[in-house]
Amino acid sequence: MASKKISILIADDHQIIVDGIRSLLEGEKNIIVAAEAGNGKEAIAVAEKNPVDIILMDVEMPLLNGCDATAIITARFPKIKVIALTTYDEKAIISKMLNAGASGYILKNINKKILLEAINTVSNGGTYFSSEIPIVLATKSAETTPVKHDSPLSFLSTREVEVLKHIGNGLSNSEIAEKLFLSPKTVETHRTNIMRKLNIHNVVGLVKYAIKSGLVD
Amino acid sequence: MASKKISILIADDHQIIVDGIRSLLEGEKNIIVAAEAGNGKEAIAVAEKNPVDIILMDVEMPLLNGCDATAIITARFPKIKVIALTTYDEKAIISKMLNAGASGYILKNINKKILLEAINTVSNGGTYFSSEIPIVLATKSAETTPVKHDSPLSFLSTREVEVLKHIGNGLSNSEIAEKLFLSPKTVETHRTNIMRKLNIHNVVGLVKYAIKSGLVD
DNA sequence: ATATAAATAAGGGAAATGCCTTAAAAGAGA
DNA sequence: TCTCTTTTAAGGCATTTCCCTTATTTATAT
Repeated sequence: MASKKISILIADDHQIIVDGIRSLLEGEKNIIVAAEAGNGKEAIAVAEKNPVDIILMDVEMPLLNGCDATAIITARFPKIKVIALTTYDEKAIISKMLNAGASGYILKNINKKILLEAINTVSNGGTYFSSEIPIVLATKSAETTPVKHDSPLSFLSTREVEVLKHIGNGLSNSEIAEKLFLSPKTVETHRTNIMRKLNIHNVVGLVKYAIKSGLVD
Repeated sequence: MASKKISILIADDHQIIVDGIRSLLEGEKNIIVAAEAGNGKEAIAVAEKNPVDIILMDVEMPLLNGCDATAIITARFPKIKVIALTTYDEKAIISKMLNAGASGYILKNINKKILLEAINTVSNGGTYFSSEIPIVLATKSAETTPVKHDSPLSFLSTREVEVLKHIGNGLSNSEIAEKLFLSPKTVETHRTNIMRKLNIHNVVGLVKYAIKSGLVD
């Protein structure tokens, strides 16, 4: 397993991120950064020519975003593993990435140890998720069957997640309403439902949940 | 000029950015990354102890943002040059940074060459601005208008920290009052003062501040 | 000694939250 | 088809936050 080098493609539109990751991996004997790409389209093109083992894929990229690129790549090259790489983002995107076939998800503000851990885990066929990502989401990809949630932790709908994100960003109900073109009363209903579902009874709890879920910060 | 090493402090809350820049500068003989800081407050503290030549200062940071930190540092340590480092190229922020006394401004997605150019230019008393930044703004800093800051920068008292901690734990004013044997009105006053001092206007901001400060969670 | 800051307390009012209710339209699934 | 979920919306009401003000006491610092 450690005999062959793990070849990696870094896809990120910020050169400094690419350079940063490259330098973090420079000393590693069993890892080689084989290629770079500045957007999703380029990532696909590079992956076609260069059969890398793992792609560190930024979610937000010009031309073609990381989600769509991941979907195309995992469909066309099942052997290539994709680790999503992003700053804090919404649950919708995380699950989108996982649904697109990503094998892992790490935040950009990671250290070398975590990065290596993620690469090695995924390289060995596993999945890796940043500790910030709630396990409930991770299980979704672990099981091939879509996880139905009859658990005490019932999940939030897309809209509710959206509202929660805005709450976590400090917006009031009326501000959220304006942003989403809704009635303030509707937003209030969503807020109430979110709290009921999560068994949270004030905005402090909501903010903390939003942060823990990677929805904000 | 090239005889003495240029010592640099990197202030950014994302470790990967710090590592990335550090690695970019690693090979340079006349540059040494002398220190790191994860937020504005830390940057000031580090600058006080360690008289660096240049600070690469992220704009968006917890506890104390790059603008305010720059204002304080350039006022207190006129010899230290600050280069703003950020992803945003918003006009308002740029001029704010320049008014705060920054000597340069570069975007995060730069390459090694530009970074070195910026550092050397600023080190020689010049100013450096990413080509993306319009020159009209640059001229504004050329005038050595004394930076005045009526900065909202008084920090919290012991009691205020205590109250903030309870707020971050989800307690209401009356609950905090009960716990601290105070009148709810007193707690409210503390809350108001905390918000005024930190320029925060809702509980969401308070919770985030409390978390970032390590007060809770 | 005297200004400054911290800690205490309160009045008053506008805005927002928290929690209950009902309800209609749209879509998905069994 | 019937049911369940989601999304939308609203009425009403108690509580809480947010922001302004003033004020006393105590400690600290110049």
